[in-house]
Amino acid sequence: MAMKTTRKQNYPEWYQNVVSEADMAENSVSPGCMVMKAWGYGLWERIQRVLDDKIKETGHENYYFPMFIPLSFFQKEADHVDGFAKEMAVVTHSRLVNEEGKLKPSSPLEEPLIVRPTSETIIADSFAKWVNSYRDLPILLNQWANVVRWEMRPRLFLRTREFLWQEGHTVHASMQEAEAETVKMLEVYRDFAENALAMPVLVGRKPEHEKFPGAIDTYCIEAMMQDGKALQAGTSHFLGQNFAKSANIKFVNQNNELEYAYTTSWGVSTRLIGGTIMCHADDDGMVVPPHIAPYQVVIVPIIKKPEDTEKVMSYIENLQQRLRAQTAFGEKLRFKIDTRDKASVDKVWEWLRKGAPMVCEIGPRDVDNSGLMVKERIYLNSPEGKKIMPADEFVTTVGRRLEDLQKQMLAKARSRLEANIRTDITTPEAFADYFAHSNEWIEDGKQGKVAFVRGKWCGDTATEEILKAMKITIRCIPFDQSGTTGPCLLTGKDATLDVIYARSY
RNA sequence: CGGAGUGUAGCUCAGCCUGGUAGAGCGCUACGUUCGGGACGUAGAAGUCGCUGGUCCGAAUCCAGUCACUCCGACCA
Repeated sequence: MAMKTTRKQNYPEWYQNVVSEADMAENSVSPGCMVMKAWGYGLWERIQRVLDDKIKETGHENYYFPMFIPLSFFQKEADHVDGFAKEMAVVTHSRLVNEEGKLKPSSPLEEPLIVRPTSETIIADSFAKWVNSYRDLPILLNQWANVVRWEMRPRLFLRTREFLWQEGHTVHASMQEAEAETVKMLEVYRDFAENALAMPVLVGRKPEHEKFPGAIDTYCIEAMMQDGKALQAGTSHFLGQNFAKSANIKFVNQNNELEYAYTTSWGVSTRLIGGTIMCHADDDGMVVPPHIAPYQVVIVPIIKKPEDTEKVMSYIENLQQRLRAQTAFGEKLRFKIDTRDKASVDKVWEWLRKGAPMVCEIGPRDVDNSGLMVKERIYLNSPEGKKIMPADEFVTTVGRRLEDLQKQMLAKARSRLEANIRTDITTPEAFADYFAHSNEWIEDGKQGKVAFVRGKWCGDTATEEILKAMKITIRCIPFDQSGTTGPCLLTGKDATLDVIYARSY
């Protein structure tokens, strides 16, 4: 066990340990913000690369909008959208003056600027300018950006004041087309979470009280963490004509009539990294899915005597040439040779704690045998996790092996998800009993811990209070509905909607 | 924004009650032995004890004020 705290002992503390031991990020001196370090930011770069390709494949183009949004833009929306979040960074001054050695804000702005918490309003304003005719539609854009929400209880990757994300914004001529777009992008997220992050998710619609304010419908992907809590990993909103009306996005349709357009928005953030950690990491540290690993293979030279240096390094150099030609997941293999002046055992364990999918050790013995030793992260504690093999075999199989390891990670996470959705709870009493316990680590292969319940919900607004008191949320209304009728798990009234109940991050 | 707690070496912390030369472990540096499942020995560098003021011959330690951070709640597009 490399972690000071195991998942079983204290799950939240274990999470913090993984982030710091894997050297992914640390708290910044700037409160509530984080410094993403090479290994953590490298994951984000991989997420960006893979997802950006998919966003472009589906016809979107990247734009960039300002980080500062005039207060009046939020005013427009606040007039008709209730429950608007108030935690925002507000820029009120434009310079600093030195008053007796103390710097003080000066020159108040005529209109305060809000540091974007999300960009619907400012993008809608541009849409209004750009859209005149049905021939201008649709506009399909995306932006990679930082956003700020003044969170009071930050946690690395899961909730920080500043975070990085991607926000797609589209505008369409018809409701059907906008709705289709919303669902299409949700599917892109589902596919990405499962295939790139090896994180299986449930897809569905948010209940009324969990919707994005201003949306007609909010759809989401929900993942299950190893403590049975849910993590909203991505959202996609059908905004109807709400934003079009407040920003005045109108166009002339094919019948020569003036009409409000239909908009959507959808996003995922650096929170996905927190999800990946809580989905895959173990008591030895991080476990990175090979598809998004900044380095899929790390080679650590084992040199005991200085006179072996040249022998080992030229062997590795030769291997490097051959690895450069290899591919995994349809991309060039990403590998690193760790030549730092440190004890090789320490280097090996450092990379295993970081979750590099494969770590190769190469010493004089391997040179003599034309071989190498490879350790696979997900099998760290089993005998088959350490293999001595011919270098030829390694080079020719590494790509396929990484793809295979990725599949195994997904399969493991999927079986945990499926085994921990209770569907046999049908009364409010049984439901209350189930959630009477707090969440804890779902040990691999075990069942019966607190996680998700799939059951009936009557939809009454009064149920919001019951959920709040129980600290439980409705994660989503899954797309696949049974259509049966039964007692609501909160009120006991007749209900037909199937929903997913869980505690959440 | 409520409730509690903590600020001492890069990190984790002891010392404070009962005032008297600034401590430990880890990390770091050098040398040697090591190196393939997480090393060891020897030597060394490193701190305005959060900040300001007060009491005192003397303050990390006592008193007052102040700032910051952490945890638990509330909040969370």
